[in-house]
Amino acid sequence: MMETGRSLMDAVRERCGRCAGRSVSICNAIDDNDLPVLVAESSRVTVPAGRCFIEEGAPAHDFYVLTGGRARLFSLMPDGRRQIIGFAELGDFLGLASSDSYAFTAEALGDVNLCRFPHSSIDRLVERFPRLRCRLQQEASGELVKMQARLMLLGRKTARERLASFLVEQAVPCCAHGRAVKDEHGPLTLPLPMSRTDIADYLGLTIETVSRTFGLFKKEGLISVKGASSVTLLAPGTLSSIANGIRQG
Amino acid sequence: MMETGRSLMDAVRERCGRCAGRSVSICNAIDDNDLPVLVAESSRVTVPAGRCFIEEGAPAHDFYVLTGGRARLFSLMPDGRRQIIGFAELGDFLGLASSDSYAFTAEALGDVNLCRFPHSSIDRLVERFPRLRCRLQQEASGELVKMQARLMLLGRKTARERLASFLVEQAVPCCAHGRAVKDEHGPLTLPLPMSRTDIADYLGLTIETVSRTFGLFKKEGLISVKGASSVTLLAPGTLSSIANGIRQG
DNA sequence: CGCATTGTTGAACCTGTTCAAGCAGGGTGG
DNA sequence: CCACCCTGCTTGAACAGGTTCAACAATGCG
Repeated sequence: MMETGRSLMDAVRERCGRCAGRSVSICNAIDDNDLPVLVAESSRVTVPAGRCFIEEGAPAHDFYVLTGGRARLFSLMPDGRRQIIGFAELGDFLGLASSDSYAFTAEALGDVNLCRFPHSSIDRLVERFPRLRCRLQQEASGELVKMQARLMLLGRKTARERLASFLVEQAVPCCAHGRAVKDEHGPLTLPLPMSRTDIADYLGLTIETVSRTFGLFKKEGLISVKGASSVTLLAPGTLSSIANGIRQG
Repeated sequence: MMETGRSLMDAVRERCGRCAGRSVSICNAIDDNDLPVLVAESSRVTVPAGRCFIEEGAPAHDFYVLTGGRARLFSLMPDGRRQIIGFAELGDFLGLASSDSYAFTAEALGDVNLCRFPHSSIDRLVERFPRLRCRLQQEASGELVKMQARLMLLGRKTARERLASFLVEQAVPCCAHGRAVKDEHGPLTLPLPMSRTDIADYLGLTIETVSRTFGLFKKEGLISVKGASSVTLLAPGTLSSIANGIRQG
């Protein structure tokens, strides 16, 4: 049972390390010796690869913290068109938006570990740990900013710009989590646990366009690809320029 | 000075009326006899049509409540491409996302009235009115849900679906605010204070496509247009079906 | 009324899609 | 161990929705 609390704290710590400086106070939202309270309120969930643990439209009873693995969040149109809202990772909060029903489906990319909190317990927790409220707010706030950037991406960016944006976006947390091989402005290798279809549905493109654009980047010496689930950014700076529409090729 | 507090409360009341039931408790976040506190912390701002009152990238000192008029929120790419994030209206909260700098520019559509709160005062207010925190959270939460719908719109919907979505979206608050002429599932007239360019930049299209799609809807008897800034939805149900991808034409 | 601005319409064009075929990798079974 | 197949990825060619460019109409304002 102690495991539950531990893994949540680990997630929070990891997350704090990632956004250096700013989030330090967030760590203090919950003190280590308060962990038993957390443990009492939450339950640990393990979800096998490919399984959905949140379903769009279902009544939103619970709130999750992702403590291991990654998940895709998406919604569907009646004819099957899919838009991926985001990829959740270590430390991410799911089901924040406290509406009556979930606004998206969440599906495990690989095996996923979660801490589940009933919505009812949130109020108790927040009362017990007032700083948690700030944390939740900050989380929502950060999510909003990201969303705004994604509106620009989907509404106005070209395929090249979208894929470049995606790659640099993936690079940031990877660096912080130590998943990527970093080399100070030099090449930077990162895993892509999601399929081409996922990337396409995330970027509002088709798999073919994603594949072709990968091909172009490769030919231009901006990236190199190993086995479709690992990319090396050979020129992160250039990619970043492309992502922001500063440079086009 | 009392005006400031009054207008904010009016905005909050209006807003509550709009989302019947659910938001009643939000009204109670601030009691009428607590208004002087609010007044002390806020300042009233009037912005003439076309003027920016929040600038993307500028340090985010303040937080606003829109108490009159409407505004467009957008961000720009270096080459001038514009994505409209949303249209703010009566009761909307701006600058919620508490990052160091604003993530978007806000520009008055017509003349706009605002209540401005320095970020520093928020903490004081929240301490004084604990329910305000819930309100802020709910606001952010609702914004997130809307954003997710907009990702689907920009990433996967066709031009027809986008414009239909836009029209039904505009219809909802218009009904509640009494700006629209409603007739129970019948025709529904609403003003469009924004230009075609705004609509295009909101929907990730061009003015030409917007114009043409308006033309199609008109020809199909779904809407009728008076002077480009007023539309009547002749078949709201059909438009809603189109918006959700259930029906295509 | 005349000018400027905004919106509409038409035609050529292009980016990204669709459809279709080929390829690579990885696991299975003979 | 290798042929086989299955799935996911890549590549090619035709297509189409939406853009771009350009001309024209409508609106609105001095």
